[in-house]
Amino acid sequence: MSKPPTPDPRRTLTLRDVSEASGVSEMTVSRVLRNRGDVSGATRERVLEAARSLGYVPNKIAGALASQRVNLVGVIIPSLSNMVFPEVMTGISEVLEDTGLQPVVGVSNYLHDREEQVIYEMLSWRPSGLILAGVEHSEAARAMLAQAGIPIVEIMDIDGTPVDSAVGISHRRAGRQMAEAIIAAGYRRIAFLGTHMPEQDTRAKKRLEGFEEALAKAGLTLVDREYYAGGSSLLQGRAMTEALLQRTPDVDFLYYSNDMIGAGGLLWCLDQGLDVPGKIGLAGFNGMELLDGLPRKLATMDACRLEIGQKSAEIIAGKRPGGVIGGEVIELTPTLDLGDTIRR
Amino acid sequence: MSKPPTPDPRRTLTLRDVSEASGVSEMTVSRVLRNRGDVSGATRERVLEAARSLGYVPNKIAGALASQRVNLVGVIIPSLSNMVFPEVMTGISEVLEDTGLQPVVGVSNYLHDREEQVIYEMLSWRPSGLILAGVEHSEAARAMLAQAGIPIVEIMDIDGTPVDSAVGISHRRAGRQMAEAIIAAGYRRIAFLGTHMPEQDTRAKKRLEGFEEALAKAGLTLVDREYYAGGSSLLQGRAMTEALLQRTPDVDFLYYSNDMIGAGGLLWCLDQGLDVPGKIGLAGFNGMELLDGLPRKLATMDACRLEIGQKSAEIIAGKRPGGVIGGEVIELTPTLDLGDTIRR
DNA sequence: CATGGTAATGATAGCGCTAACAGCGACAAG
DNA sequence: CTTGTCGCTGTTAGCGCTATCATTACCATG
Repeated sequence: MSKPPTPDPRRTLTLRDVSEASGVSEMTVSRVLRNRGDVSGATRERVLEAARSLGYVPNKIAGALASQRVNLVGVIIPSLSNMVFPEVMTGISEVLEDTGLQPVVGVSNYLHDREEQVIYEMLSWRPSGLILAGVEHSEAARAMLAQAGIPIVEIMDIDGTPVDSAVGISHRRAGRQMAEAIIAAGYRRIAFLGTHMPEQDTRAKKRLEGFEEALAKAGLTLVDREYYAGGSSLLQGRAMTEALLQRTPDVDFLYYSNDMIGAGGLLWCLDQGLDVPGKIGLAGFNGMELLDGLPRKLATMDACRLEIGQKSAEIIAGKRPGGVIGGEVIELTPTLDLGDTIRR
Repeated sequence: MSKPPTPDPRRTLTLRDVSEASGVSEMTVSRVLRNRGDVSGATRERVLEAARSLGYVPNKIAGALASQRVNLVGVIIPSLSNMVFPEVMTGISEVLEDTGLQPVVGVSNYLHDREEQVIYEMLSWRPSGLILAGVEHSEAARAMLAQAGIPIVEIMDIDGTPVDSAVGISHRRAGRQMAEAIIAAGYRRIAFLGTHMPEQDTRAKKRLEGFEEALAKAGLTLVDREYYAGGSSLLQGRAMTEALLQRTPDVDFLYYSNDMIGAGGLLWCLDQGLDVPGKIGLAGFNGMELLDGLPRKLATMDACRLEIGQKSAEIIAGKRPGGVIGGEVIELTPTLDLGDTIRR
């Protein structure tokens, strides 16, 4: 059996194939394909033509191994369905767009163990940087991150000690600020409604802490709380609100851990014909534009999501003014929006 | 200057470091770390201990190059903020979970050029499979996909010729079905409101085509249309609806290209005190649970998003019953939900 | 014409890992 | 005692690229 003339059309192509097809060395092909080094116009054309007609796609695995450079940036977030992270991703992509870097997303599902795995997995691809949500991580995760020798940016939250850099807001302060606004508006019998995962969604927990802190300072405490597990939805918000108001009819303010359940609560209150914001006020968190068309605008605080994405990507891409190298902590200031659900 | 005894603590570790630390060959370390081949319990322990204490993270780049195996599955979607794709991703992750495969997301922003780039980028990492939205791609993209030699699954839409496998619904039929339901309910003066990107969001376009087809069969045509560009939001839906009803006050049905703008329209209609669904009916598309808590439930059709994710991942993972190898087309059947906005 | 610079190309040696096979001791079967 | 088998470990040879350092041809300069 003789070797076939066409050496197996289904084998994936390598530089060598292109080099043979264009009559130059592999090195020259490599240079052309990466736009690096001097290559004459004629040769460049010939190589490009050969590559195109063969349908050659470079093997970045080999390239990365040889050059010790990987154009990937790992991004680890707790959830995709959250509606918070898409906007962060937008900010990241925007900035990375023209740097040659590519974001790669991993999802931790709010589980620290899972996060640790994802970090390990990501680091094993030797990315150029890592962006991850939150400053709380398992011991082992922190160790890996510290050892990795690449820029690490922890985002969303700055209440804690980052491994390297951090970009976010102080959720504790955000909670405090909201409480102050509510108290200033004259509400006194205040209740909280939110996720029942204090271990996992640390940021919601911190907001609540800040919130209660400010209440305490005014001599107040929460008159009731309602927790839930699972995803946030309008329906969930309605149900919780109904349950809480049934149990404690005389509350005059409902503080929600996020806008989605807050909006559900708002719709329920309006259905019931309650006087919002006169008799009862409501507030959420996140500034979700998506909900802007509701009959009444829910009071909220935006979390600077787009900006967080942008700044974190800038740090990874080494675009920060002043050429700072690492260990930067950027605190952003969320804006409070009283909407139509806190009286003025 | 003599070589320092500690060979530079900041250099990233390799198998060799672990092998030296544990007194066995690199090969044995490799075997332990991958749980492959026979290694005695004692040796295994020693190696794991050494790897852990050094904080060694394997280099998958080198591993992948050597083994010609990459445990990544590329997933290319048009947008993250769409709320459609997170659910697809959930289905994919679910199935891939225990296969050792990892999804990697790329975003094309509804642009064919961009998609082509992303495909190229993805293929250059030699993933084990590729899942991408839609069956319409640039010529070059189709060529690359066909050449890649890996399973390709085109999802969401099956109205077209897939490169390899496909999982989705027929949007044309979905549009038709909705039109039939609307006509059956007695509505006659029907208008369409949707995205103004017929070239990009082909699926919305196909639904509209099917919709108009069914109208035509009943001797009807759309009495008006309203297009918009940019993201979908409640506010957008409100504005469009107002504009359309101002221009054509006597329509009796509003067909929206997605639930988000449909919900906005619904809210506007309710604000205006219009008789829904008596005098005017509404319908959207997508079955977004997220909106379930609105005062009235919008008529819609779900797009089987979770199932699409699952099935596509099963194809990539080779989990399809019967051991089918490729070229499978799975058509799912969306369910019509009349909600509270089509009279019965 | 020697000299040196520059532009274009090629040869060589890995990058860090794994496939494939080879080696070796121990022990069972013939 | 030979032969085979099994369990464990090591050796060798790349995977497909790129960094680095030649090498060549060509031109300008004194």
